[in-house]
Amino acid sequence: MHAHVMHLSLPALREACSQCNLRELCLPVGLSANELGQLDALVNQRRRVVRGQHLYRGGDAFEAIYAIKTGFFKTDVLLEDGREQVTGFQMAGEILGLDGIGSEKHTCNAVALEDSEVCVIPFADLENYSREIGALQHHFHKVMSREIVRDHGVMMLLGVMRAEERLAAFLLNLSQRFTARGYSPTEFNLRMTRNEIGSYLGLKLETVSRAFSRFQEDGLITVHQKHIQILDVAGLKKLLSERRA
Amino acid sequence: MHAHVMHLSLPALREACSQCNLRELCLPVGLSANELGQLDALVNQRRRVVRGQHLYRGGDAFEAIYAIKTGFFKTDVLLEDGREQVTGFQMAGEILGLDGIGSEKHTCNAVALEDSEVCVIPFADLENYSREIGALQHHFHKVMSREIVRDHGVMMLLGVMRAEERLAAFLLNLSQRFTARGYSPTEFNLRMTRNEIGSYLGLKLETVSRAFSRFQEDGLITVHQKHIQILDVAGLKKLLSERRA
DNA sequence: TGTCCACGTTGACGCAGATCAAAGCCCGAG
DNA sequence: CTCGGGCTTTGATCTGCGTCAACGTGGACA
Repeated sequence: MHAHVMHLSLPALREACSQCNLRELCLPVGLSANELGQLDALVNQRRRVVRGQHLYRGGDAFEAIYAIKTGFFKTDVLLEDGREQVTGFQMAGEILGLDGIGSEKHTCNAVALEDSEVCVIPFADLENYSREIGALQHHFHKVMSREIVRDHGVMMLLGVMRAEERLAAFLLNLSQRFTARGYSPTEFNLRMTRNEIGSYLGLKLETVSRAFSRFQEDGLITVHQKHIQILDVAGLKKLLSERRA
Repeated sequence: MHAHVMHLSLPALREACSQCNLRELCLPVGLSANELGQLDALVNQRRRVVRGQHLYRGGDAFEAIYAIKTGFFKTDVLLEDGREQVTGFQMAGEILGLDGIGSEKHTCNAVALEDSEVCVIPFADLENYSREIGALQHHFHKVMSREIVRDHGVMMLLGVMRAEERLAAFLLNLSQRFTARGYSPTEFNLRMTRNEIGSYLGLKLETVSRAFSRFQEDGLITVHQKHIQILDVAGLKKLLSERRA
């Protein structure tokens, strides 16, 4: 069917950045039409990753960052004793691999949670292009900075929130990101297991499951397996702002 | 005594990057002598921040990043209800303010924990210089990437470690950073309160205090107020690798 | 179409760390 | 030198979430 790595050199490639419907979410935000055309040359390779497969592993040599074209990923870090911390879930238009720049090795694992396709962005090339295209350079810096800010949000989750607050924040965050991609804000399928949600939120899977049940009892959401419908966005938000104890 | 903002335009500034004893830890790592000289022009402003004062606050317009010349800072994020998450402690040679690039506003607070001095690096200038100096561009990317990796480490702390593991990891991390700056790996003064340590580690101050006492009973460290002496580095490391339960 | 198995739910119970409370200590201001 | 307030320590008790256990469920595959 598909080769796992495709080299695309056709001049008018249908899915290059300039034609990509994710270009307003992804790396090329704010570039002129002319600059976008230059990006098409930078991002000229794709890679398919089937569900369960690694895009990269901790320790792999760092050579490129990846823009998700379709699909869904998790990133995680493992402790020697096997404990896992999921550091994030990534969806279309988001960038993977920034962790590898500092040490020239990837420092976490990236695993596809559904069959996915990514655009390969060789990092040396990106640095070269961004020396010429100021808007690209600046936007890349924004992407990295936002990753740092996102991480601070996760620290907040893990450091000070109670279990139900964490799950509410998680659902609202997913909802908002699906919305930005043109999907329903209130109805979606989770791509990850309860265990993975728990690892991300610093909770055990049983606690995640109980919190889902509680939200359902309280009429905030409906849950059927991985299908979630949010019935009361305001109610979820209130959970976050209401401090008890 | 000192103006809070000093403009330095003297040609042979004693403390510019090329003469700075932190240049191997800070932004200029890996630059040639020639390139270093160019940096002196970029980093031409200092700012003193007295203990307890903010370097910036969440919401402030983002204009510059800061390299710590002397002193010690914490960064934190506040929830509406007043809960605080300390996102990091920064010491000489480390960079503050990267959180602001993405939104053009700072997204956390940076507070001096002792009288400090920072080098002001106007961000637009940094981007301009790094278009000319590839090594600067690349090193700046590494700095940002390492911040992301550091944040993943904190998530690991908060997500999967028990209280004593967290404190051991914290002490070992401080020890290693002091070492890199030429200070003793085993003896140092904490600049932050038990409450601030707790906020960073996702623990209450009483738990931090008890863990210190426990380590002392076990002969791993001595504690006198803020003065810490590490007696058994290997013992602390063992706490981290030993999984129980 | 039945079987299997990873995933999910729910209940009972235990414990790490939070909370509440009371003292002690150190340092800076007067 | 004394006083006061912020920080720290320690003890007693409480509780949210983890742990352990049993059962339910739906999708993949033969």
